[in-house]
Amino acid sequence: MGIKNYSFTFNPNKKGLRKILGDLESDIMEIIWDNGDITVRQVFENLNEKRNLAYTTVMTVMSRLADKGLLEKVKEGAAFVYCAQFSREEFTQSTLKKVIGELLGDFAAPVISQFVDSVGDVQPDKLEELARLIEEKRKKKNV
Amino acid sequence: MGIKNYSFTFNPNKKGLRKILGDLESDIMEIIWDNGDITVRQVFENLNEKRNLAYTTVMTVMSRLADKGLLEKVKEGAAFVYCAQFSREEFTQSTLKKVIGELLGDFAAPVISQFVDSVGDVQPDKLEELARLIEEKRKKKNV
DNA sequence: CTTTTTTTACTACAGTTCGTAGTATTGTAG
DNA sequence: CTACAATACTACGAACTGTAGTAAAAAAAG
Repeated sequence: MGIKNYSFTFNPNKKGLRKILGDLESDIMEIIWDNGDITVRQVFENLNEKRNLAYTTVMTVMSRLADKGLLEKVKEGAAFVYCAQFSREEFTQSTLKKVIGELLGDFAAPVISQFVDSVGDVQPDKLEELARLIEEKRKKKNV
Repeated sequence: MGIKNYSFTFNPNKKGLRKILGDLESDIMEIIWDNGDITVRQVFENLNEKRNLAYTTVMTVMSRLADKGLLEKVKEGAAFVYCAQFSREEFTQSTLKKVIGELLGDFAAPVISQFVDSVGDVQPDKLEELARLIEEKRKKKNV
């Protein structure tokens, strides 16, 4: 259950979280991750420091995030309190795991060579760490 | 411009090419990559060995692929001949480059560790090759 | 050169996802 | 009980994709 079943689409043309969630969805998740459990009203007020959205817009998107399993609604007095089901890190990590696993499953050889290439070109200082991680993994796996 | 400007979305829940193109779009690109330059009629007949689509459906999708820059239309007598603008390998490789580059740009550290993890778990025999590629790259980059 | 067939161009519609929001109902508080 | 707040439900537009019809243009056939 939970994040395992969350089906998403990955948009390389957006930045960070927005690669995975919509723009408004991302803004809302960021607010929740920064502030913890929260009501629609609070998110609404936070968002409206910069933009101008209807209260119901925020509510709709938060409901959808709950439908997707990223938030949970807990009735508390008048309103619902929404709680993140995964930390930002859990969410990022499990998304990456899915993307990378799928990539390797379908395109193993080209992914591996492209990966080394990209690390070398984009983050050359990370090559050393990469080599270290591989050695570690090889010891663990005995290969 | 070509493939550099092709904006796509990546769906981890589909297999292979279908991660990047729609199902029918993928079928059509596969046919073109297997057979070379081709008319709508020929693709239509090829597809209809298994399914039952309208001629215009095939035409619409091929036109869209041309709009996206994956095919080029060349008038030849009565009909257009459609030519792939990129080989399957070029297309795969440049898509992977985009996805991996973006992933590294936005989530460098977790991507690197997840990558090693996934290779180790999904294709442990590839760890050695990975290590070799990294050494090569490090030499080239002197890091 | 006219009729028939092929091909194309254009338009359309449904399903999905997301941003956006209105209306009506329910629930809380005074 | 009444007024305000929160929710549920519905809706709609814009993309994207699968699907296809209709009309116009072009070619082939007679």
